[in-house]
Amino acid sequence: MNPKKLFKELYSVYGLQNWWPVTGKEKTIPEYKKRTKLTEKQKLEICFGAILTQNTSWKNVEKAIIELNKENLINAEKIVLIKKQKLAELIKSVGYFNQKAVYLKEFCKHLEKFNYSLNSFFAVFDLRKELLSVKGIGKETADSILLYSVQKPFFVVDAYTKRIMERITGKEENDYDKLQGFFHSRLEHDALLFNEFHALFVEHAKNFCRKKPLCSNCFLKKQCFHGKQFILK
DNA sequence: CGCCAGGGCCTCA
DNA sequence: TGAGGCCATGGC
Repeated sequence: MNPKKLFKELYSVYGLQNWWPVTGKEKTIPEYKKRTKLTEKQKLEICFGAILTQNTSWKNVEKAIIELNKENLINAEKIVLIKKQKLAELIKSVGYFNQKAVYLKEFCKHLEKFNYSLNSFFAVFDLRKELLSVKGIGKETADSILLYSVQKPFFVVDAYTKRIMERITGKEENDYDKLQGFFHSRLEHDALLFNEFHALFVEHAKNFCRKKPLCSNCFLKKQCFHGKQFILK
């Protein structure tokens, strides 16, 4: 299995995914390699989104982010000060709102040490380790922040990635670090590549590689261990 | 009605 | 270190 080839096939079918951020998004971006610089506010919004989307559909997260933006709460200092109850109400649409209100506050409180400057926080030596020390940030959320907000090449492994890879290779691998290592060792460490790749996995999982997969119509079935059995002979 | 979504924490072996 | 319970809304 060649990951680069897989990327090209997915990209040729689904095209640019243009994930993140929600606010102030560019309307037309011709290629995945030409993405504009993010503002500090957009970077913070991405961090919030990474936390809010834990086990939650993105549609519900967008609603919450728009609500927060209306109140000018894409702002770490303000999140620290707002009442937990009030914050939970604003993000109600994401589900798990009591937990996630705490998680957002924990993250923003961590930024206090950096005078609420996301850019200085992002400059710490072992940022991944520090992100993981924040309550509410696990490996996937940390890597999402590192990839989409910090824009450093950390491959994000989610449930979709595991499922698609399990079906393609025919081997189950639940270890996050091993799965991430697979991509890190076989792809150039390019944040924009990892960015689009992860988004394309999500898109493919929604279109074909669902829990109940639609193998017979899937364009990857010839090279997929699980999909091969659905090729008509 | 059931199932699932761009997971993580806590507890208990 | 791994399995299981818990968190909870909204779309289909």
